[in-house]
Amino acid sequence: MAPVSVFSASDIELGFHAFSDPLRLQVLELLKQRELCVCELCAALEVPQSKLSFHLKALKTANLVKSYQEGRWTYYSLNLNQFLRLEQYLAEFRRYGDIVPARRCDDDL
Amino acid sequence: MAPVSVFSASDIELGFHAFSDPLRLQVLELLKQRELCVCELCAALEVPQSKLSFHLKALKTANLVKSYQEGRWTYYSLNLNQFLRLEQYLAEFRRYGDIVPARRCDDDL
DNA sequence: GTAGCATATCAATATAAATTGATGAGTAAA
DNA sequence: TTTACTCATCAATTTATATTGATATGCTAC
Repeated sequence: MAPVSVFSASDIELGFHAFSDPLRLQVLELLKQRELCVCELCAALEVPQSKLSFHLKALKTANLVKSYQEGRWTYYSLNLNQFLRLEQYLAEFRRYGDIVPARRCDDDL
Repeated sequence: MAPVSVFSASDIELGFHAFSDPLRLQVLELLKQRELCVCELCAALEVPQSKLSFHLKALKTANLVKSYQEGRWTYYSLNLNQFLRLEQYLAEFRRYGDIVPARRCDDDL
């Protein structure tokens, strides 16, 4: 099996999984503009708080967002480093340049 | 809600979802090197054919791979355009540069 | 034609992820 | 020091995805 360069598979998987849900995408879009607390996100997206909390946890686990608490509020923001890592993972595929055609599958070695 | 630039949400979602599975990642890694037919992938990954077929379909639906048939064989290869699209989607987030701190959530407008 | 191979699809099941409503922990204002 | 508020977590349920084994389709060599 081909070695997977510097990326840990599960790390990448987690990251992309976090991107594969409409609500989580909306959250990320909102955080693009600026840091927001949970109650602001909740209001903007019109979803129950426990639902949002679930998805924020997914984003956090995937390292796509960071958060800190201040008084009663918890503020979330993008962790752009991780965005860059995923971007680089994708970019690696293109570095190989054009597609090498298959050897006919029944050819000898 | 913030407009989502030129990307259709479901398109992006599908693409990232396809990336969020270990077997699909392995398939992509193998196709990085060159075009392969299903039976080659099957042998390399040591998975049942119907399982592989299921995941190839997911990759195809997400536009990450293309395929063509030749005789009895079906050859798969990366669709690098779609990789680029996903990369660009991620890159957009970083274009905003540094994180704007939150307004205190209980401040007046 | 018929036999064998490559692949896709299907129905049944198993597994994983998301949703809901309720509860609990921490904070701070009254 | 009680009350209200923000948020995370939990158990129960629903929904979505993946896996399996079997079967169907289409191609080709015989």
